[in-house]
Amino acid sequence: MLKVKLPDGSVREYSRPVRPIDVAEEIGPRLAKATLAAEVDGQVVDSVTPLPESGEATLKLLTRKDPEALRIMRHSCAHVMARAVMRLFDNVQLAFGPTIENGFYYDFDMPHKLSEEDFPKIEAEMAKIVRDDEEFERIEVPRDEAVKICRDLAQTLKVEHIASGLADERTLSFYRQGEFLDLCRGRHIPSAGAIGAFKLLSVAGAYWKGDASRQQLQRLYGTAWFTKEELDKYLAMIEEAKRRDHRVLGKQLELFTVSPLVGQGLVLWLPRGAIIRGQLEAFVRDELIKRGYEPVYTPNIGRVELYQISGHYPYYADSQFKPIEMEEGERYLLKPMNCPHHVMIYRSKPRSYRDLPVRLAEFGTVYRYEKSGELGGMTRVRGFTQDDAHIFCTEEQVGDEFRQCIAMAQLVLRTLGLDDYRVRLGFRDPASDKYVGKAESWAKAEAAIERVARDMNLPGCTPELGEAAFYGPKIDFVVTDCIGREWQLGTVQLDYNLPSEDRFALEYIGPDNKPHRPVMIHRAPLGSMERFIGVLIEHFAGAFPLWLAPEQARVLTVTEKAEEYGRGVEQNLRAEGLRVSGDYRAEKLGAKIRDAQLKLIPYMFVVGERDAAAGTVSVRDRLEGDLGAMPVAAAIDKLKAEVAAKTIRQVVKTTAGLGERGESNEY
RNA sequence: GCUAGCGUAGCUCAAUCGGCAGAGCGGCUGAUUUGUAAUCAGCAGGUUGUGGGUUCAAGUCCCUCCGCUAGCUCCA
Repeated sequence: MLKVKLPDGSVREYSRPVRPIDVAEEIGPRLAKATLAAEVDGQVVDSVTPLPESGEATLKLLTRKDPEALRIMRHSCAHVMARAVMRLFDNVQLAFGPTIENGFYYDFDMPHKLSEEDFPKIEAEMAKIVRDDEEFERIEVPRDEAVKICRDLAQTLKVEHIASGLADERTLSFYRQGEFLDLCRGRHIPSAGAIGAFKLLSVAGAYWKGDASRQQLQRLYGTAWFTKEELDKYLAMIEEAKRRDHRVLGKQLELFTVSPLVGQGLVLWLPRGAIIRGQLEAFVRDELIKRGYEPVYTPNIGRVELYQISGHYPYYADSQFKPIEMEEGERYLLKPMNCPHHVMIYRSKPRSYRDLPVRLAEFGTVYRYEKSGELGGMTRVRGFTQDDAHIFCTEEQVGDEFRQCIAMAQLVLRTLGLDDYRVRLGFRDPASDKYVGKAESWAKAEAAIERVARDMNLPGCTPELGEAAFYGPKIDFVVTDCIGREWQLGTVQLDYNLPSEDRFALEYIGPDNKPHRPVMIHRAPLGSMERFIGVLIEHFAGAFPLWLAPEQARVLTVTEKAEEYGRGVEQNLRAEGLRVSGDYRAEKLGAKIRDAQLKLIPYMFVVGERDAAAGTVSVRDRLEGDLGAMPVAAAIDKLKAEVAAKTIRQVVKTTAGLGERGESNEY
């Protein structure tokens, strides 16, 4: 006897073997038709997976209204795509085909080089498969037999995966759809007909099992939705997101440029972009002073020996610009990090426990030779400036200092309306040898970080192994760009290693008149100015809040008769510290307004003969439109108040969500 | 670095099968004097990313290099 509890609270009893689809059928044929999968006691299963024979089970039938059903359908669509590819091309080896945030992909190893030209015929074949509406049939077999099946199908990647990735599984499952049989954990929709609308998006290379030393596969990306309308809406959203890409807006709004002649990944800040950066730097600098940091300046190069001590060289040699070779074997490195220089400032004199914490801050420009394929826009570059600082403190001060660093990073993000971030705890991967320092130091540091994260209630941060810096664990603030990629912005890192005996052997004299070892904290609330502002451009879709806007206001004259008055107003505003320009062209007002609106200028000061006579300006708000005439002084006060408050009036929250935050690989 | 795609005026893009390199915006000049999202006219602007090849003829086809884009790998 089985008791089945449904979400509405009703209970059904069965004395015969029963599947979710049978329960649905009993409730109504329409529901049965709509049922794509089921959730039994919180576990997602196929609609035809038998329920337990006795006891109690809570059952939820999943239809296209449930997000989980959408993910399952997309995975089924990945199978349909793989089936189509195998029909169209010879010698196709299947690898992995999981769902991702808004779609799916499948990796293939095959002789034919896929390109976008192949998409229409693959899509046509997929449409045929969907139209045929064949069932997905689950088959479970012992692992020996699974190996045999994959061998018989000449699917060598699957054979390898059973031996390595699935070494612990006793039975393995396959899904069959017509002639297509694929090793797969599932789940799947009952039949292909439920796939409403799909589209192939791109093809790219991907290494088998993420290992760059192994063969490169061809990865086909697609998206699928239950209806054509949803698909179209999604595609429109991607288009919209591309329009606010910081590379597009950076060009349009003249914020930055990159010249191949200067070098790949080396950002040239144009005057308008430089204003934004300058304002942000001033904001951060003020905060640092309030928090007891001391500004320092250090050079852009340092001797290789310095980085040998720190461990950066030769460990990161292949992502550094090659050393500059001087006579007599002297070699200099463009600095890849600021910490060794700051360490040398700490070491420039004996330190007492009374001096600690020592907090050394610098907008330090560093250079890293990122591989060419990784560069892009402002988010991944070869030269960038960190809002860097290093804190040298006692063991006892670590907790407080670390907390304050996180609080400052949070303040900065909050001030900019960037509340859509996730916090990542980067711990070391014990299996890797890329870290320096003793296991005890690491354990101590990781425990300290975890404690702070818990105390501060940081949202959703579970430790991620392998995400640590080579010298210590860290907390990163991670945001998503307009096309769904994640970027690390702010970071706070705890370091027991650079101060250690093996590295820089830092000391301070304690109250006991004996030398002690300080602890180091590396921190940068913005991270890199380049990346941060790249993300910020997309966050505001180019429409910066007044305090950051390169051009805060523009004086627009109605006719040339008001030019003299207009120029006076412009001077007035400039004298009050506002960033202002004037449009005195012999254009109609409407045209001047349009130009200013398109340049995303927050305020327009319209002046005509009426204003000249009354000593007013007619203020036009970029968002609200015409606010009417007001005395010039009142307008200035209004803007100054908004600047002082750092008011955020408009941000963009959506991303196109092409990101990887989906399921783990279905096999 | 790897796989795929792309590179035409300052910007966005067009150019049929290999057959005289074009448009809009922007810029400059002139006319117009206009009160809340585009006034009209004229002019200038190009070694089609680079170097080579095929051809009577190359923006278009082939090769090299440079750069950009997506993804993979990496990211102190």
